[in-house]
Amino acid sequence: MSHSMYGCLMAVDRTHVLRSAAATLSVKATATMDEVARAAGVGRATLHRLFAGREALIRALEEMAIAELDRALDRVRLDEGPADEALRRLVGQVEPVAPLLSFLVTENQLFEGDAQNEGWARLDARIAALFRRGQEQGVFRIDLTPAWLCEAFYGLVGSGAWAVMDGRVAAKDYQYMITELMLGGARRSVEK
Amino acid sequence: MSHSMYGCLMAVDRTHVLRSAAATLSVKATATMDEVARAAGVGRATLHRLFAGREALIRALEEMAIAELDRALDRVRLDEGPADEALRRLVGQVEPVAPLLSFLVTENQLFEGDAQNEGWARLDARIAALFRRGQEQGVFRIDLTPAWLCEAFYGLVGSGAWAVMDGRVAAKDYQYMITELMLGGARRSVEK
DNA sequence: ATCGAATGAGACATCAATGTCTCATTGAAT
DNA sequence: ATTCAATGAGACATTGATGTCTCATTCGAT
Repeated sequence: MSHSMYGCLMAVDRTHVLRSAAATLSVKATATMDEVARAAGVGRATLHRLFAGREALIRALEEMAIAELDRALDRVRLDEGPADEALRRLVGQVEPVAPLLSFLVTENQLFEGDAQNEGWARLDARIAALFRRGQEQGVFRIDLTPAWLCEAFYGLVGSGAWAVMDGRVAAKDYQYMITELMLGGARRSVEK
Repeated sequence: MSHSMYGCLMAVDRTHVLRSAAATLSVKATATMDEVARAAGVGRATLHRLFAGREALIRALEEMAIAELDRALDRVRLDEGPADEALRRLVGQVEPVAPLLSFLVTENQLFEGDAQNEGWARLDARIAALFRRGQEQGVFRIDLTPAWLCEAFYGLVGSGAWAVMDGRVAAKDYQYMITELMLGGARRSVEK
């Protein structure tokens, strides 16, 4: 008698479905449960077996995004080296999650008073801490608050993801475009 | 016999309802037609008399936003003076429309192939032209494409609007935060 | 004060998506 | 080959929003 973790057959990989759902909903935020299921190559019934409902699916996506983002922040080692270089690394590591992140951000500003807020708050704090560190080290300007820089970071990451999807920006330029604008701004440096 | 423009009584001002709807939907993009009506102080029936349906309402909001944005761009006189100063003026003039703009942008990335696209394209072109002019005048860097700068502009305007609504940024700092980040970036200028 | 048009409230049908259920089929383990 | 759990397809009820309609009421014009 074989005993897998739960059942005997684990033909459909919950993680795979999750990732597929992330891709689908990132492109079309209002995609139907049916569309999500088809895109993942499973039936509606199975999708509902894996996730109690749309609500639960989005919660799971949040959980995944938060976890991946946390891991990305770990890899980046935000507290090592000059803050501007850390920001460069951050943008690079965040890129794969950017579309999903963008979806969840616009999704969450509806939920307003939601749960799982702790996770987002922690991520915000970690990123804001990077900007604060940069300010304390004299690398970043002090007239732009860490909270605003954090918010702007999300905005640019989202805009960048959309620009790449729309084909207005080449994928290979993603990291450069965002970090250069965020760090140096649009103005030519000479006359500053 | 008195003859107003259309009927005799124009008790409810279509424009007023439109503005109210803009405010309501900017805060909660999924607000019901009923919620929109209540918020505007009119009945559902009246709302449906003014706008054929939700679709038509959003089209009208688009039209209004495009018109207001066009007027804002006219006031700013994008082609006068240094490009960076023009951008400053632009951000200031765009602020009142920012929340609505943010709503419509996220709304439109669902419609994908929609009509009324001409209007948005024209606005994009006008704003991108500002950045191109700045590059040609040597005021803006040339390694960031006008298309990306335009996209980033939308992103920051939206992020700024949300940050103000959430109370993370003071309303009076809106213009400063956006223009400073967009023009100068987060890095301190000395060591550039 | 009277008239008439526009409004607001609500009833109603419609529609789309959701969530639940059943059941035949598949495919892996034995 | 047999077994059995999981899957996929589809039927079904439910829900929520939309759009249409009616009708009593209100408010401005006369």
